[in-house]
Amino acid sequence: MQFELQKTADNSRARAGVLTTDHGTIETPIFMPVGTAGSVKGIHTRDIKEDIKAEIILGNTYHLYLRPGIDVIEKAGGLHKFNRWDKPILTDSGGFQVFSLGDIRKLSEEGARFQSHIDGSYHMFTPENVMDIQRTIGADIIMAFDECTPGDADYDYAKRSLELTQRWLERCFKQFNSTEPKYGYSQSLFPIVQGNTFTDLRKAAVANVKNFDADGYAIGGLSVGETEQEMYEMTEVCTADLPENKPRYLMGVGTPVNILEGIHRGIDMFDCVMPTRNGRNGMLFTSEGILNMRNKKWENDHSPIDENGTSFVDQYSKAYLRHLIISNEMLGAQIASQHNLAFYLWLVKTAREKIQSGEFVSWKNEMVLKLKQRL
RNA sequence: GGGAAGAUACCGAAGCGGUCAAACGGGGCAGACUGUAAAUCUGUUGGCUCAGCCUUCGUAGGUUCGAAUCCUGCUCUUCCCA
Repeated sequence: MQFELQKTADNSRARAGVLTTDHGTIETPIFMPVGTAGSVKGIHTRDIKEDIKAEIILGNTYHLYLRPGIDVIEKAGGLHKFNRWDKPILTDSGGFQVFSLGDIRKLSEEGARFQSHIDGSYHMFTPENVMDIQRTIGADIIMAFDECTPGDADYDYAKRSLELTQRWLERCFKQFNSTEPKYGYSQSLFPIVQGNTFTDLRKAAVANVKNFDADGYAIGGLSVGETEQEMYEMTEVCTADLPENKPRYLMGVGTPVNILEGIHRGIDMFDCVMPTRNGRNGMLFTSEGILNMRNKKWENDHSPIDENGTSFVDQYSKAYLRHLIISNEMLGAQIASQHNLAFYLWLVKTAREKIQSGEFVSWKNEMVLKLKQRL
């Protein structure tokens, strides 16, 4: 994997670059639709590629391991063949599930013992087997196995957790470096910077991950309950010290505003369930602001859901989409998800253009005001 | 024509003398959702000059300190027998 930094904005850390993988190139900054269980919920890969114009999608180790099971993915020839997506894939390691599963998991030095949310059966994730599983899933970018602490964790817990994540990281790289890709294309392992909302821990975490010559670096443990201000501050702390010539991935973020502010602070890659989950639940993100499609005011509004939208679904009327969502029709969730993803991809693509043309900061400031509006 | 059961808020449906402006479900309205245990969850749903008051359980009367709950007439609905 190679990363070429093409342009850095004036008065901003925003960057435009190109990430090259064996499954094609990714122009950064980029948003990556989340396809947890091997599917971006409700959207065909054809539309993800041709309509939404996504360049990379996510999968999740935890979910795919539990169902359908890694043996099934291996027999399919890897996730790309299984779900018919021939562009890059990134898999999350399951670290976030270890965090969000709460009381049905137990951490130890060895790893995380947890119960399946599907059938209650017991399983163990270790840095080693998580690397092996991600080798088998066959993602182009695989993530280190980490512990994600909640936003309100105290300093002592955050510090102890970070130290565990760092010991796990060494084991991740050791296992990763002693194994080979299974399907003939290369894979890259991204370490994850933890440290919660504590500047010194974040700085130490960045220094630690730089010991490994990784193809890219992720920032985790944000957007998990801390304030937006804290999230931005920690992002800045991290990007200040991360290598310039490698992509930075801010995990799980965020709202359209969060993404622009993240780009402004030097982030190149984002993923978030928000466009799909909130879309399914009736919320639309547009360049003019946020719409709750369930609201009565759209009942007889026959204008397109997004005049400026880039997706073909944007030509459906607000009244029709409201009807579908109120009626709990599958198509409503699909249209809303597809619109939101296309909007997110438009947003990062436009940010990239503005970085290259030198207009990023003023454009960003203008957009942020509009994006926050409730229509 | 005879008999039986029933009429409760937007709809369905509990309640069968006081703790009932009335359970519960649906529908309506609004909110939440950030490396997806989420096509999910939460709030609200008679009116008002809102820690109180007013109107409401088919309708008109009655019994009672007190009635959605008991009694009588009427209206309507469903079922059974002719």
